[in-house]
Amino acid sequence: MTTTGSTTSDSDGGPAAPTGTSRPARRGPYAKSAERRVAIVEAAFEVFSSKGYVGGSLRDVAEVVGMSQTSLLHYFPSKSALLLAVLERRDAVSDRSAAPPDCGGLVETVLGQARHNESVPGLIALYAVLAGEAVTAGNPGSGYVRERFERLRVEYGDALRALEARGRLRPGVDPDRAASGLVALWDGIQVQWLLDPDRIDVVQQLQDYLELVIVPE
Amino acid sequence: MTTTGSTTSDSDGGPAAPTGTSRPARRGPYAKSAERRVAIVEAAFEVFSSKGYVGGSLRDVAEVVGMSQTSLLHYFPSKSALLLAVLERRDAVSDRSAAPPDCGGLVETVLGQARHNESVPGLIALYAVLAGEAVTAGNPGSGYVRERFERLRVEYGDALRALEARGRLRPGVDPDRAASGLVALWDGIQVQWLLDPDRIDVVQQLQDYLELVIVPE
DNA sequence: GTCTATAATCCGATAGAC
DNA sequence: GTCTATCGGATTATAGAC
Repeated sequence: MTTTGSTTSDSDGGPAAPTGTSRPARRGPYAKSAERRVAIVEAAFEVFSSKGYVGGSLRDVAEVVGMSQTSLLHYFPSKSALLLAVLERRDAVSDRSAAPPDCGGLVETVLGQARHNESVPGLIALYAVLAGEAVTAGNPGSGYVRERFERLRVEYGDALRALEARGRLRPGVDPDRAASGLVALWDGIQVQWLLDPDRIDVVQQLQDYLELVIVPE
Repeated sequence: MTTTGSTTSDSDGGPAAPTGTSRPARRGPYAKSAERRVAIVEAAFEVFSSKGYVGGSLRDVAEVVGMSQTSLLHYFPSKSALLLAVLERRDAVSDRSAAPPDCGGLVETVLGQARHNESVPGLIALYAVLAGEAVTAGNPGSGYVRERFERLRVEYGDALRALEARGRLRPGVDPDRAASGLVALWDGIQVQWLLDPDRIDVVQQLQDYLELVIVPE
């Protein structure tokens, strides 16, 4: 479902030689260009987090980054390409899957990530808005959201199956369904938390769920 | 957070005498007007369900209902007023709280509602999109979504406390937190279901959760 | 009540000067 | 690379004829 996406794949990690010659000439402007791209993506993250992809405009992003809207389109060919760049960058920087799930404990990984998320409400809002918009027709982020769900389901499913093999899963619990449930509860409770931060404790909710699914050692 | 909202409160149930005189004169045109309002609200439901509130336009709604956009604004003063009318009507027709929670069993009520929801994916999509948009700044549906969360939390919290009094709650489970968790899991799994209907079974997921929270009689 | 016409903005994207 | 200018279209909402 990803339409373009190729333009942003070389944004991270350096200039990435334009043609094929590894000549180090003119590295300065390219490095500056890469910095610009990062600044734009960060501004777009800020805008899309607070206004959504549909509700946020390229002019909003351009204003945040301090340039004209047309200059912005010099770095990204379209608005949807910018959205995909934001999503790719967020994956690269940090997601729930930051730590490998089967080496550290699942519980510690999940609760640690949830604790960290409290300090980045913008990131949580971005996922909440995009997940909602993803169910609308023709949304350029739908593929990303769907694949993210699949990835998390597999990841937590594997971790829960490993626990099951050690007899740590409560009898009758299906690891794959519990993985879907964990993702669903996590996403859902974050929406409630965003709308009522004082009454909702995301970490507590996840801990409650994991204690129901996983039996103490 | 609701700005207008007063214009739509008299839309359901009849003409509702314009000034204060209960004179039955000229009932015909008013009845037709009420029908028109209902048709508009239903068209708006269709549009907002598939494109979201931000992404859907008054022209889209007008096209579905078969009238001009300006005529539509003769019945509703603004786009946000139309959204609120859609939400109010959906509450009146059917919501999860359709059946009283403490008379019938909580499990049967929840699973029955979830089963019914499978036949109205548009309604599920509407809630999913609006919940996401509700976390954005200045969204006219934020108040509604927040209050809906509060209402459901209280409702399920009461039902779970009643079960707790009869010793039906698993030891260590907090009824209020479990209520928030139920709402969160329900909303979250519906989003996954909308994006991957073949791999997600909403009813099964809710049943799994309730079996973890509630012990068999 | 319904319409056409239109105001007043905003949108994404393009053209081209510098 | 960055800009101004602008295109072509969209939006919500208003004015006023009929």
